[in-house]
Amino acid sequence: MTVTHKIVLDSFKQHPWVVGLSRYVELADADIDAIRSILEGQRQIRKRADIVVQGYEYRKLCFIEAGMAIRYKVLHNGKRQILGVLLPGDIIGFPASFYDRANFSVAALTDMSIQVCSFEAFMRACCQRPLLTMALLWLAVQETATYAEHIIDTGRRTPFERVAHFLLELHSRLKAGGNATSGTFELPISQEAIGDVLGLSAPHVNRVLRRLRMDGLVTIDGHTVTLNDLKVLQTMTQFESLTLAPSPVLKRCSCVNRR
Amino acid sequence: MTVTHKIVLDSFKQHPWVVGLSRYVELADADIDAIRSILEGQRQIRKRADIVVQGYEYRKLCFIEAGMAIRYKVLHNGKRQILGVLLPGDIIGFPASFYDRANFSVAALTDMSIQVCSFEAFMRACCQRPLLTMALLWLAVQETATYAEHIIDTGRRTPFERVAHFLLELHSRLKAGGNATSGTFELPISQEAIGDVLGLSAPHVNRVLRRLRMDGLVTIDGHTVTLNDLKVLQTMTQFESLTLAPSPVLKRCSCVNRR
DNA sequence: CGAAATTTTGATCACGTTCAACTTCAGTGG
DNA sequence: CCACTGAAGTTGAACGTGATCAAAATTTCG
Repeated sequence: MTVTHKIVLDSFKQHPWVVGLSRYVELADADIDAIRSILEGQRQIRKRADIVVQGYEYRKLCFIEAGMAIRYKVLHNGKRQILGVLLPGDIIGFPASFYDRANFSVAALTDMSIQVCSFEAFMRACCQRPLLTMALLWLAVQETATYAEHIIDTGRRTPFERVAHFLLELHSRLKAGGNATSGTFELPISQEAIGDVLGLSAPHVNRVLRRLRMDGLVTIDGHTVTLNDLKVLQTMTQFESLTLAPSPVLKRCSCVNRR
Repeated sequence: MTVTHKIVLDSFKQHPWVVGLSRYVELADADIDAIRSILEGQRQIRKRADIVVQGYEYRKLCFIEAGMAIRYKVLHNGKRQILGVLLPGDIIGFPASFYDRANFSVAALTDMSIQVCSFEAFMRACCQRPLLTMALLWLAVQETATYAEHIIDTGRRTPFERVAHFLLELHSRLKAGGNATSGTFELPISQEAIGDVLGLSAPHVNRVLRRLRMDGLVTIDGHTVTLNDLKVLQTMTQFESLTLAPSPVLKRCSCVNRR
């Protein structure tokens, strides 16, 4: 490995995706380098730009470095359901790339910076470095758990609980990626969009947010949100952080950790 | 490989889990045998029995051979959200085994017959046969897509659409596993439970079902459901089968298909 | 500064929940 | 075989939540 190569690799190790993953799978340098080598380079995406469009083929994986996006679907009655907010460290193109045509759309919420690689190249890399498959599996497991909580939000939680739980989840994920200090984070998303995440109307989101503010539970200044009492919010919504507590079995599994 | 061994292996190849998976990942005999060899044997589960309990450690994977179960969570206001119905070919213990403690509970809806193996043994098998990791990844991808549709159900579809979409999904999954003929299938689940899947009250599920019956769209006789006009139901609910159309890239990917 | 997007507020109303009663059905034991 | 029991299905009436629609206030951005 040349000196320049080593520098490039070390810099990629700082990538939010690699950092986030390292909590669950102990990737070797060779694994990380395998991904780095298939990256097609950094891209800038403009706020509001479409990245994936439902119904069309999409064969890429984008590793988010900075900025936020939403994954959503538009129904034929015009309503929109946002499935999730994508943050630094998350992947765009999952699960779209696994299917013939993308089942959902993705659009940028803010200006973004991403690293792109082709899905095919990634799959080839997975064959050579099986730990990468395991890494992707971990992402999928997290996604599943997050979606499950989202189902509970829209299915059985009150609007008040929904909004609170939503804020807690974002805060938790942002903090895990170093994009939030204790309790405070940037939320560049309109109230209408929050409604589309949680199955509520925009006016009602507005009323719920006001109540959260008046109860002193959250403070909102522009797009900056502060959660004033995490404890209370967490017990109120039965929030459990999904970014923590991997099964100890995985930690012990030597083939996963060392290779 | 001895003759008896071959017979045992061939019989395991008929297992709904192996059959279902083969649509996406071309497992070699060695892969299938790797799983078969770590199975601890068949178990019978009684209707209504708890299999996984939220908050407790769970370190097993159960491959469903026959019967149905539900994955759910009970909130502290007493409400229950059912996250999904588990059918023959599905796995119990996912994603619970990946976490320190199970985030959700699983209970048998009917008498069941399952094959059990320890999570640790499965992970070890994944290290030796990386295609198994890919297989599990595929399951996770499907799960994600199914959950996403579920979010759309509870978030933005009308109760009428929800129930119709729910019936279509179950029918589609059962049919893929050979447990339903065209349009007709067994649904051993109470209306209250359907409500807990879709975020509705039991009385309202009842009314919606009646309307579906009166419109001639479905016929219900005991626990046997017949969907009379799949086309209409599908366009009405924007239903897309998730068990189909894997990305062509995966089909081409030689390392995935042959090993 | 002007235009567009977003937030905020209020009034009205429909939908679906809630609660309660009653019916039907399946399973069990006498 | 029937009586008994508990679960599940069915129905109705009343209520409340949150959607809808519309308009005004405010912010953002070109």
